Amino acid sequence: MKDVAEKAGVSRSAVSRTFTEGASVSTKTRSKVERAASSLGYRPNFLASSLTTRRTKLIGLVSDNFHNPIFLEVFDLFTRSLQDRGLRPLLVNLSSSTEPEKSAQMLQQYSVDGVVLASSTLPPAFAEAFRKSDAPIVHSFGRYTDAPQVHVVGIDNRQGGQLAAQALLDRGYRRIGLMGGPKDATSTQDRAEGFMEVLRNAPGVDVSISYAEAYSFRAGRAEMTRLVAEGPAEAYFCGDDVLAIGAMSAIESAGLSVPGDIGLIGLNDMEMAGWENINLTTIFQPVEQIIKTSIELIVAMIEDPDQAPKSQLFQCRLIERGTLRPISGPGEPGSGV
Amino acid sequence: MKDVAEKAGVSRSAVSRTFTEGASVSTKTRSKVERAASSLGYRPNFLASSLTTRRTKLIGLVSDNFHNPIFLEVFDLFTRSLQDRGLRPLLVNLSSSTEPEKSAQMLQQYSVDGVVLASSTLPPAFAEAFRKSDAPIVHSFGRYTDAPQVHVVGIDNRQGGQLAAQALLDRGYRRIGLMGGPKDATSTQDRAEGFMEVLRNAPGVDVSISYAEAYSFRAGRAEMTRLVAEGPAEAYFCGDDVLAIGAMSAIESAGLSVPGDIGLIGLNDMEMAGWENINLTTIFQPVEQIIKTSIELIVAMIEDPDQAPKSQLFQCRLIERGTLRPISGPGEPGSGV
DNA sequence: TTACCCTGTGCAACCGGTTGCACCTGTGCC
DNA sequence: GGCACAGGTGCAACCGGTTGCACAGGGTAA
Repeated sequence: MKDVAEKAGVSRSAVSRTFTEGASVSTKTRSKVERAASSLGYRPNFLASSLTTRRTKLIGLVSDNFHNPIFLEVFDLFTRSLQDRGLRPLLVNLSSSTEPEKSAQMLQQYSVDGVVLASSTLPPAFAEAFRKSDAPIVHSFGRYTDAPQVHVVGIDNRQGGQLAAQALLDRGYRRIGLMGGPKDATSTQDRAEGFMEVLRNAPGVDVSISYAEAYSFRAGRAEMTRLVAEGPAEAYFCGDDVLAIGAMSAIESAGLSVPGDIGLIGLNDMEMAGWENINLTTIFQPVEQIIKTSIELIVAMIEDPDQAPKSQLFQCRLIERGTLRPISGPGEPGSGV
Repeated sequence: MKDVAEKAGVSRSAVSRTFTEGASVSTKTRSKVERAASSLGYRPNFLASSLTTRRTKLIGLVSDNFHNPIFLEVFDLFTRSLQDRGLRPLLVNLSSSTEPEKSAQMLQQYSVDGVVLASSTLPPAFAEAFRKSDAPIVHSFGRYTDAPQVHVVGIDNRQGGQLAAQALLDRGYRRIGLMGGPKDATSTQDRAEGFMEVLRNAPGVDVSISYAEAYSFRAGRAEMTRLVAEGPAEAYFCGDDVLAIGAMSAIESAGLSVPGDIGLIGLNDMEMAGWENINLTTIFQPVEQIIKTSIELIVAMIEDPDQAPKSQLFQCRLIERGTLRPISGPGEPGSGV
């Protein structure tokens, strides 16, 4: 910077101002500086400037699920949207052995402008630890609460569960199973709640419940293998697409067919669910919207940090493909909720 | 920091030294500082210290393929390994519209300690642009060259192609197709070369070649749909697992079966290839080793930046699953290369 | 002409740290 | 008792920028 200033015959302030949007510089000075800068290959250092401006344009992107293919889509969307706004994602991969405070501290030490928690399985301790670091924070795919500690952007998991239940009822299934994700994930709990809410009041319906150990293919397959051995229900709502695909694989391995012997419905509508050889009927989760909203929220909080945390929920909708039998009788699909 | 120094009754230097590994501080001072720091919740700011130390512990992780599920595994491994070494990945999502120089400059402005280019489809202009920024840079999954511009860590794509060709020969296929990835990707070219090398000299073998437009399900399916309509070969080597899965889906949609009517072999051995309802025979790519090596290389270059760039290639091996017919006659599998 | 305002510029302090150097103190040795 | 030496500490400069403030210079209104 000093070199540029000397070469252009101006002060360092002038150089700084040419590269600062909205600063007052004459066109003459500006062009002198720009010429000098480009001949010297100079670009201002973000990190140095962040010291005084208190903006690093760094956003912590925290997740704990690198095994669910949906997260590749999530990362893609997040990174692209952030980049479009001149922000940069600092990726944090949480594992069960990570200490919440440590990660939060670490992001603080990098003085990130904000943090996005992208997970529906995050133990509450994490949200808590991150909340204490004073950076703006948004919990994407998190759980709705009336009085959230941090901003939450996600789907209405209960409504998603209801939709799934109704879809199964509409198609005449009566012995129905819930194969949830990890029992302690809030998303699992809420989906289960909505699901049960509809079925509890449905006449002549028999519901069973079980949980897979993770949102992963292996967990789904393992759980469904067990269920098939025990005598399965007619159809299952799987707490997530990747679970459903695992379940599908277990069913086929047992010599049964989907939806011939057992119907399946997932949740997420990840790209793979639409692959013709999977063709999974599922509940669509508006990932794109959630991410867009999350980022807008973070950006808004960077401007004005003192917004009261609130929950923002999006509605799901049914995507009909080939893993449930078609509606036979009368009754509009999805009308019941 | 000043507050901590005052509270502990020492100079700022002393505070700095307590948090700097290897600096000389007496136990007494250290404990005074630590007490003051923890009562004030103080942690040193990485970015500020990076100004003088010239180490940000930030590593640019650059990729352009967020649609191939293998990259979720890649990101998982990269982030975990980096974190284990106290480094942080700054994620950059390249798209076709990204200007190479812009991204390189950007990473320079964040003064990253190093850059990992994780892609096998990167246009040469990118490697070039990044090379000019003086940060250590490793191209993972890149192409082998005798005189590489940057360090390359990847697989021996030619050997991978050879292995695939031999596997097909061993199983008695004679009308054989190559369905490559994007034609201009170096990985595609090298795999094709190795593949053809083996088949050119094989007696009585008929080879056809075509290319999918991207390493993606959709591209694989589209290309195979075309091939099936035109009259397909007996078996195909698909340039990548996700292509193979797309191809599989096209074949099944056409009412044909794998491996009954058409055999398929992929490359990568991504997690999904092992799913029982996919069960793809494929060429294993040692992703874990590549990533481990890449990171070790970056770390070594941070210590000593003046290492001559070299290529480091790992060998592939065949993973036999269910998408090729079994070996009928004599002849050891994989023996031919 | 004088008074006033406005734009553009440089000075110098500051952001939150690190570090070379000088200095002080205590110890061990002759 | 004198001296060399080493470990520990603080001062002050520096890393690469930003910014409040004072001020110069030119234009405009009175």
